[in-house]
Amino acid sequence: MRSPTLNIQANNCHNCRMSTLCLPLTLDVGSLDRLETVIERGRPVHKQQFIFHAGDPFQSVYAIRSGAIKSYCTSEDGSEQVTGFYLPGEIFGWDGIDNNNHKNTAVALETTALCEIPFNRFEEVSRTMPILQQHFMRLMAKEITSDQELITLLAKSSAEERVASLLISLSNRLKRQHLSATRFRLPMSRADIGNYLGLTVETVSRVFSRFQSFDLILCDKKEIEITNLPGLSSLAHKPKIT
Amino acid sequence: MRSPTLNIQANNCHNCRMSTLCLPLTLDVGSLDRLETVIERGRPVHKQQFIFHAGDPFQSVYAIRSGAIKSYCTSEDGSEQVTGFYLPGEIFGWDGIDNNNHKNTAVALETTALCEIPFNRFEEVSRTMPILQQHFMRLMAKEITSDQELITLLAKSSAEERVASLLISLSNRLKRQHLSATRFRLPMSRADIGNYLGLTVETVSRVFSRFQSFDLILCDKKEIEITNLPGLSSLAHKPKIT
DNA sequence: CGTATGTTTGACCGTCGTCAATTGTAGTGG
DNA sequence: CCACTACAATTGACGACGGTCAAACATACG
Repeated sequence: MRSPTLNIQANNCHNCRMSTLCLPLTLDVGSLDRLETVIERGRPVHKQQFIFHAGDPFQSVYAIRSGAIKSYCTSEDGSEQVTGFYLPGEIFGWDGIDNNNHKNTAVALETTALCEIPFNRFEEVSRTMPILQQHFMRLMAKEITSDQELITLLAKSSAEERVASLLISLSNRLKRQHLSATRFRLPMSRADIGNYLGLTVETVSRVFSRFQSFDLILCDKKEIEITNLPGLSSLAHKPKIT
Repeated sequence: MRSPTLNIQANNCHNCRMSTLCLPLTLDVGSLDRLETVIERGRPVHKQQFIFHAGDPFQSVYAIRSGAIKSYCTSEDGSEQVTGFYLPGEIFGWDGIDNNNHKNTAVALETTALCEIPFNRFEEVSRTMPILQQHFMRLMAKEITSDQELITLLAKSSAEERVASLLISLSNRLKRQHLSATRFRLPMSRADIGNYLGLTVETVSRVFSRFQSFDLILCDKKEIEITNLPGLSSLAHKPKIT
C-alpha cells in the first residue's frame, strides 16, 4: 500500500507526484501522516458524472489527480455560466464554504480521479495544524486571483484574445504537470469554451479557424497542437494599441 | 473610550453598529475583547488616497466603517481593471494572501474610515479562536461568489443589464446598512463604472440617460434616485428571450 | 479665470451575435 | 456492420449592440 507505484498518481500523499502542487506545505512526515488520515480517494468518476450539484450541502473540496472538471452555476432563468475548468493538481469546491451550500455544479468532462478532502474532518486536523488552514486560505486567494483575471479578460479583451488566453492558460497548467505544453486534448466542448469566455460557439469556432490559418495552432476537433507558442502568447497578452 | 458614541460607528467592536455585518461571529464577550486587541483604527483616509498598491507586501485586510473604496489591478500593458467597489460593512484586501503581495491597488473614492486588521496578529489570535479563521474563510468564499457573479454578468449580459445590476447591487448593500435603498450618491465616476462593467464611459452615460427616459431612475450627476425599483430589478435579472 | 477632468450626445463603423445550412462525429440499435 | 439519430463543429450572410472618434458642455481645482 505504501510502495511507490508506476501510475502517475500514488495512493497516498507521500508518494503522490503532485503533492507539492495540490498541497505545497512544508510538512514534516508526521504532519503528512495526519493529513493522510483526512483524504479520501474515491473510485474514478466517469464523463458527465456530477461531483456535486448547486444547492448540495458543502462537505468537501476536491483535488484532481487526473482528468478534468467543469464547474458552472445556473441563473434563475435557467441559463448556465461556466465558472471554471479544473485540471490535475488543482482544487475545486470552495464555493460552498459560506452558506454551507454549493453555488456551482461540478461535472466530469472525462474520466477523472479525485481526492476528496472532507471539510469537517479537515477542520479537526487544522486545529492542530494551523499551517494547513493557512494554506487553504492561500488556495482560496488563488481562486480569487484567477477569477479576477477572468473578469479582466471578459471586460477588456476581444474574442481572439480570450481564446488565446485560455489556450495559453491550459498550456501553462499542463506544463506545470510535466505534460506537453504544445500538444494536448481539450477536455471541453466549443460550447463550454464559449460559455466560459462569454462568446458564442460560432465565434469560438471561427477563432480556431483563424488561428489555424495564421499557423498559430493545428487542431483536429479536440486535439490541439500549438505550433507558434510565442505568437499565441503575444495575442493573449493584448496586441495593444498600435 | 468604551462609552457609546453618537457616531454611526463606535470606537470598538462591542459598540460598532456594523459588527454583525463585518464580523458576524457568535462570540462571547471575552472573545470579542481578544479580537478587539487586534483591530487598529487609523485616521480617515481622504479621497484619492491609496490604502495599498499592487505589489505592496500583504499585511492587513480592511473593514470599511464609512466611505467607499475602489480596487483595481493593472496589466503589464498599463491598462487598469476595476475589480471591486467596497461599501461600509464590507471587507477588502484578501488578494494579497498568496504571495504575501497585493495584486490590486485600493484607493479611497471619498473620505473613508477604516478598521485595519493586521494579518500576522490575526493569525496569533485565530490560533486560540478557530471560529475566527473559519469566519474569514467564509468571507473569502463570499468574495469568490461575488466575483463569479460579476463573471456571469460580463459574460452574458447587455450594457443595460450590467448597469442595472450594479445599481441594484449598490441599493441592496446600502439597505443592508440601514441606508436608503432608493436615494444615494454614487461614489465612483462613470469611467470607473464602465471599467468595472466592461463598457466605455459613453455607453454607461447613454444607459443612464435611457434609464431616465424610461422613468427608472432620476440622476443629477452622481446623485441617484431609483424611481422604479421593481422595473430596474427586472432589467438586472435579464429580460429573457421572449 | 484658465486649465484639466468628467459627462453627455451624435455619427459612424467593426466585432460579434443571430439565424441558417452543411458537414462531421458519436452513440444506438437493428 | 451499417443505418439512424442526436449532437458537435464549421461556415456564410446579415444586422445590432456597443466601441471609436469627435464635439460640446459642465464641473472642479488651483
